[in-house]
Amino acid sequence: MAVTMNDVAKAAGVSLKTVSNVLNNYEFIRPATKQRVEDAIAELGYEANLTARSLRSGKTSMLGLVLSDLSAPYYAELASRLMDAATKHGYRVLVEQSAADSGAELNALQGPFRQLTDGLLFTPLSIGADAIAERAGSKPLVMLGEHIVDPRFDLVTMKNEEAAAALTSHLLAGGRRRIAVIGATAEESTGTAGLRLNGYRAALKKAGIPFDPALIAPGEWRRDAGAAAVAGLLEAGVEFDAVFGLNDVLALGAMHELLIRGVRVPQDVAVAGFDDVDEARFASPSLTTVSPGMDEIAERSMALLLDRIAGRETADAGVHVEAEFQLNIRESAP
Amino acid sequence: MAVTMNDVAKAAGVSLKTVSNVLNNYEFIRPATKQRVEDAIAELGYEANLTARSLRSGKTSMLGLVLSDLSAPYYAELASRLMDAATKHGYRVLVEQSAADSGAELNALQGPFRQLTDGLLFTPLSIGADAIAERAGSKPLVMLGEHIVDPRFDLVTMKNEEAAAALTSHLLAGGRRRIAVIGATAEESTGTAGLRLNGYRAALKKAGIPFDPALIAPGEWRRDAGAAAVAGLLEAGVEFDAVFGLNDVLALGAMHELLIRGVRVPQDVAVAGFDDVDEARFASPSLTTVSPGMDEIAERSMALLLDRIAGRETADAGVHVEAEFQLNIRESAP
DNA sequence: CTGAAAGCGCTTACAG
DNA sequence: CTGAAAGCGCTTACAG
Repeated sequence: MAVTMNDVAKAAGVSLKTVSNVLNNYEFIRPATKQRVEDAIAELGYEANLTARSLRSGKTSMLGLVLSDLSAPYYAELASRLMDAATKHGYRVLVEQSAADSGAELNALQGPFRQLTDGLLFTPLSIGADAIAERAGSKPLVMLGEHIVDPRFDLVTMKNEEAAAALTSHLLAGGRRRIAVIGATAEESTGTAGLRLNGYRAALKKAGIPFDPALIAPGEWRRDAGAAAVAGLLEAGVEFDAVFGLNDVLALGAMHELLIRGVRVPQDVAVAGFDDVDEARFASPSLTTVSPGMDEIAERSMALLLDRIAGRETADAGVHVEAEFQLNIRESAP
Repeated sequence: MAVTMNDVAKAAGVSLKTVSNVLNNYEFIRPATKQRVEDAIAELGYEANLTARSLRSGKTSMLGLVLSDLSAPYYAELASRLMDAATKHGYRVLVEQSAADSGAELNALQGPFRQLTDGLLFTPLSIGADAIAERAGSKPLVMLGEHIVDPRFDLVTMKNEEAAAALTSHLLAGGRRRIAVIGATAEESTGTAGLRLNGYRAALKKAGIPFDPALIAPGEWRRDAGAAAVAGLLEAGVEFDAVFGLNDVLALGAMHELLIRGVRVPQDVAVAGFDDVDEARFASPSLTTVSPGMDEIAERSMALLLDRIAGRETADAGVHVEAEFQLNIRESAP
């Protein structure tokens, strides 16, 4: 059997409550008593039972993170930072992969996963604001990304439209006129893909260039889908002089397919992405992309969630934060 | 207040025990009783309190995964698969990033992290077998990787030496004679780096080519370090016609640096890696690498851990599993 | 400053 | 097949 608080109390010759006081840093405790308790703890090698503490206090010291797929570099990098941040504040993070499946997203919101955590960082991809509001419960919930922009929820996101517009303008300034977009359908205008596409359209409009739906190719946000989308455009005979992958892996997959087919990057076709994952910098050619402010996103979302949990943030309406972005011009689209 | 088992018992007109029996799929229960309890559960929207269950049963339904850094593609991909596998068996996985720090590794082994989990999948990088044995406690513990090969512990790993030898032989067969290795020191012979280096040396020996320590460049296993290591070799005037990055990101960083400096890959210098992360297939040129059998590793390690937890695996000595590898010959070293 | 007691919501022998 | 009771190891009013 493990050592319990009771054992410590006996060894130190005090009551249970006193041990608890010492453990919880209660102020008004006689130094000598405190010392005796600490000695007993050290001697017995006592470690608090977190489950018991959690049952009694209702706090778990765990935070939930819901995202579609941890093996996607953007999410992997984000999760890694969030975990480091959580550790600094005495929390652990429990990750749930939704695979962008609505059932999985709903489950993460109310099932055991929610119960096990004091608050949630949630990247919704399939379910809507009302479905979330219905099940949100009372525990703090901070949205990540831009599928749900709703005054009811806290939200930490990036400047998708502005950044996509800036990137598109950069491609236009480089003389590109037929910029293919990979990772969206021509009709999309909400969610991450939609917002980035809006930015693209806005930049075209500003430059007086008509929007051509033939240039927009859908695809899951993975490398193989990026490659397949470019292959599709090429085989359909669509002409283009640039490719904007709505995220980096899409752009990287597209670039690979172009190079394999003997299309020169950037001479024949410029390629740009979005995310600035580490891989972008080391691709050949290195990838021009948007750095969406991941550090700021990780930091702000964690701070906001912890503030909600601790009751330091009390705004009734959702707090909305937008991280600053930056354009990283590299070889693939100079 | 949340709905408790007591509420369900009252609503169904049965005792607590009966509700518990239904929840735990106890066999001998009258169908009518079972139905009544299930109706009450559905009507009240009852959800078991996992913390209470855990306090009483001593089981947490969580598994621990300790690795150095979740943002490294190999670990991100592995973690993603392990989580999916765990979910299938009703477990969640709690990840701890050790940053290869011995203090963090020791903490993961016995602190709160251990307490919160029913078993551990552990990639030790800094601490030794004795330190682990001392603190291992009684909960199941499966080692991942090859830092610790010890009869006391269960281990699931890959054929590092064989695979590295096969890859090196492939480079030699392609006419390469001065193969630089990145990610180890010339003296290493244990741990992942050491084993892969051993394989390299064995292949050289077999081909009658002397080992040249000048060709071995150390570096953290990251892209930037791979690039820096190659830059270092080049600037030191070391001649080489191939680079073996001891993992993919190292190789990819190295390849990027070569290309930037106008060295052609594979014409002037062939490049090969180890891991076969998704990125390898889509690099330009695509990366020749070892596929170490990640699917098998994820599957076998999860199965072994769950078998230990459930008591299905009872071997006193550690069970050792080695996944099969495969060579993926691509453009960077045809 | 410190003690004795209740209770968080389950599971599990122990009876019947 | 089902009930009444104890207890997992904490925290937290309530007294003093």
